[in-house]
Amino acid sequence: MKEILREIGMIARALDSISNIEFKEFDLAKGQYLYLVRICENPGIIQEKVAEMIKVDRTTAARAIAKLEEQGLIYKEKDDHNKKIKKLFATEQGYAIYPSLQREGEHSNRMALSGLSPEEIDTIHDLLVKVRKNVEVDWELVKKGHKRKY
Amino acid sequence: MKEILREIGMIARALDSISNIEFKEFDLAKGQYLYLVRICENPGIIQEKVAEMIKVDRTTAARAIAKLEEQGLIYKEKDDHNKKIKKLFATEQGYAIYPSLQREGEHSNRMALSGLSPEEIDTIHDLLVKVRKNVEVDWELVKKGHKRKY
DNA sequence: AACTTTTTGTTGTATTTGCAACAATTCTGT
DNA sequence: ACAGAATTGTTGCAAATACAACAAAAAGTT
Repeated sequence: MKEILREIGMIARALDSISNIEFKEFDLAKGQYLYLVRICENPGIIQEKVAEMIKVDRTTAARAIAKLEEQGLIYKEKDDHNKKIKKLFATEQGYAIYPSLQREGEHSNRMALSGLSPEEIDTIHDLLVKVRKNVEVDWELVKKGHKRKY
Repeated sequence: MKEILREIGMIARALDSISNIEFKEFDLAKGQYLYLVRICENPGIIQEKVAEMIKVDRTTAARAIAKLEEQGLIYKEKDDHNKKIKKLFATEQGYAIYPSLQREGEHSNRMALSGLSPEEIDTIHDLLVKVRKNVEVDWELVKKGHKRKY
């Protein structure tokens, strides 16, 4: 059987490692760029949803976001109709570094895809979306304590 | 531009998360399964190479492997011709749980690929290998302190 | 309306992760 | 043969990560 998991794991760890090293320039700690980008792109999103998007533990997201707040890159806002949630927004400072994060991401993307034809890029993208959708079903189940059978 | 990085990141974190939860059954801590599998499959491999295969920091690999040794799942062996290196081998105990790790991996693989045709599976596999090869070049450069320009 | 379950957020604690810095070999170029 | 570079391994430290357990609000059920 074709082992695609390992390839994906290697790619993900390598890219994450590169990003973390490069973003220290902006005083972003390991992983923080992930959260900041999502909040910039989804103003008003809540913590729980950010964790789901990134596929990371809720408490990890909570702490990463708390740190972004301390650093003045995002802020939390209470909701009038729902006392439980806190909506997240990037501050001016947060938006100020966002373009740099984008640029790095695009560069990594281009680098990763070099040598692939435009058709191949479309193909891998579409297939990855399918795989991601498959995987997120199981992730949410297992995270909620369900056991997979095999 | 097609954002394949994010898809890959999501997939990788979700799968890793699932594996870590499931492998607690075997008293394997976060990430340990990665190292054990590689050592089982490559008897005599050295630490440095394991880190490169997995795309993880050398010191992280060092500690994960040290822990596997403490747990009696692998052992280190000195080399006669090279005093610097230590060759790694799985113990009987290590090999004993290897099949379970394989089974889990295969199940995750099948789950992730469900809904894809055999041709699509071949395609995504080949494309991922290309991407991984692109990425590992930059990873090794950045890890050695080189700056990427963009 | 009362009860149960789900959602959302937090904190305590243990562990992994990785950068910096070091040491000891081995390899390379002259 | 030797000096400098690269490889391999280790430890100190700071930080991210995530499981457990809790609390409070909201949504769903009878």
